[in-house]
Amino acid sequence: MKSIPKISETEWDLMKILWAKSPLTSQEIIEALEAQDPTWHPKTARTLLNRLVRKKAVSFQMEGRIYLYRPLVKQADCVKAVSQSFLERVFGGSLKPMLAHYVEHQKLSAEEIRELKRLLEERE
Amino acid sequence: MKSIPKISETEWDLMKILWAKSPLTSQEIIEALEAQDPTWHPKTARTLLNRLVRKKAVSFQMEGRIYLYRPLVKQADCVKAVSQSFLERVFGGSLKPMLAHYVEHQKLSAEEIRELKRLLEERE
DNA sequence: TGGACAGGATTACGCTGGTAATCCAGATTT
DNA sequence: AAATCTGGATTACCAGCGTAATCCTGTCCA
Repeated sequence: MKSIPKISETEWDLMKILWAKSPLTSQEIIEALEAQDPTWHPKTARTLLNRLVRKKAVSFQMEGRIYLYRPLVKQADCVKAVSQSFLERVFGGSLKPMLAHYVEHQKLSAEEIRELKRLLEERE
Repeated sequence: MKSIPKISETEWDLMKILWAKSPLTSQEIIEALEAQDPTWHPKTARTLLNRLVRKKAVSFQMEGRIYLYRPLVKQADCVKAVSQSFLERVFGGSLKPMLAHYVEHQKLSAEEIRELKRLLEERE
């Protein structure tokens, strides 16, 4: 399993766009970013795209004079990596305190709690 | 609520020591770190301690010629901050996919699953 | 008493990240 | 054709991080 490159916080925003739909042109990516946060600067987005390409998280292919970008790493793999390190660092690696924390601090509806329980039941 | 300073990954190691027990001398902190990972270099630990002091995550008080360090920020607050941003960034802010991910990827014993369910029941 | 040592302060240094601006070449507009 | 625009490439810049080494000063041992 090729080790997944480290995606920074801001780069995640970009990756999420590409994971949701790809390939996309830089223009489309930029629009998507601006849609969710108008303060995104196009130049910044391009820089990040480049960096993601350099760290092999994203590939591109020329389509005429413009590029089409697509993710090279799978979202599931990235999620797995950061989830693991997060759980480790913040909750000493054990799920129970983590779940305890979230159910305590996220205000959850009874319905949501039931859903979560159902989720666990499936695993039982 | 004073905004909590941003604690870096490595700094978390230090903070966890102090959260577990404080006040501690730098010597004690260094020993604790080396205990859990012998590659910790004392100088590095001191640097990090200083940085934590500078960013007001840790305070110290002179005890004779040495310092006693103690956390200035509460673990609960730090945990809350990073948990929030993690959930947001990686799972779009919703608990269910997150829990789904973890129960899928952490191999959990039936007992653990029961515990987690119990946890949810308490909240119901 | 002079040198070694301990503990804290200061300095170092290369890498990543956030945030852009500038440069350049082909496409488009006037 | 000259000027402009567009999209990508290159360059910029500073803060923070990981990782220490060096410096300074007071203390303790030989």
